[in-house]
Amino acid sequence: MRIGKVAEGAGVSVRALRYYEEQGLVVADRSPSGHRRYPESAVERVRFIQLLYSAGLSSKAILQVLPFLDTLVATPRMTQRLKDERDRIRTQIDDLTRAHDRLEELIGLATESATSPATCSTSLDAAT
Amino acid sequence: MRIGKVAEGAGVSVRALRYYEEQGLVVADRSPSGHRRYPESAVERVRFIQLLYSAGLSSKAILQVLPFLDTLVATPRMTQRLKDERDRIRTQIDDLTRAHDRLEELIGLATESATSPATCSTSLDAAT
DNA sequence: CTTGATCCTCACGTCGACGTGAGGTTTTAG
DNA sequence: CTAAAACCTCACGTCGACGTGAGGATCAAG
Repeated sequence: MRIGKVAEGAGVSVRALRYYEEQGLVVADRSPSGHRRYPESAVERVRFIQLLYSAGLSSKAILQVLPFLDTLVATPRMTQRLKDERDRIRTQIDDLTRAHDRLEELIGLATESATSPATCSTSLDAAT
Repeated sequence: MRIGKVAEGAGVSVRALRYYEEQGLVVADRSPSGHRRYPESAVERVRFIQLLYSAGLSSKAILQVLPFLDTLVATPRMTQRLKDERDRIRTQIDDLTRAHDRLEELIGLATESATSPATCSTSLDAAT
């Protein structure tokens, strides 16, 4: 598989794939002329990498958990890494949920003051 | 209130507060000598700003929803902004949840292969 | 008055995941 | 054979939320 097809299949840019290789996240062998050749499995792998990136993991963090995907053998260090990242994601979800709820609350106030304009007609009564 | 106390109270750096002011997120009047003076309410305001930052909003996005906190009057544009950000946060929570579940799955595999070492006993089991 | 803590304004440094040419080779379709 | 499309390797640019001095003024306490 050539780089363009992998990029298309995984929904990332060609540049991104080269960057991933530079970071050691994907390996590609080369054609005699120097063009990268990927196995079909690369698409799924890249999608997983994207998932982790979008979850806020850094290249280095991803690099430390990816070997597990290949070997399915986890060192204690790797397992710990997985758990750490999971916990980090958990707390981030909690943060986001709080922000979400706060925004909902504000949206409620906004639409309320929009639908019942009578209460805010005179001055600032709906304040605080 | 002086900047140091606000920083301490809100759990951010002094530099961050100056940056927020530069971005128009907080206003502070000045003492005759030029030192910033904040109202007590600044602490809560900064906490809210932090909440939005941690939810992935940019300074510009925050700047567009903050006026609502002050006036409690939402223009349609502002309300839409609030809803857009809420939706963005929702999808981000979904992404994170997917990543979280995927990691859980992997952790399951990892601890499983660790608790039943019979299958991989001979070669690399206690590695590192 | 003095000293240490706190404050001020520039203004450059950082870090990470790519974007974006520049300049050149290779592959593919006709 | 030719032209377009796809690929290659440098290597600098980006963006945002601050960190980090430099160099100096101000404040609170003794």
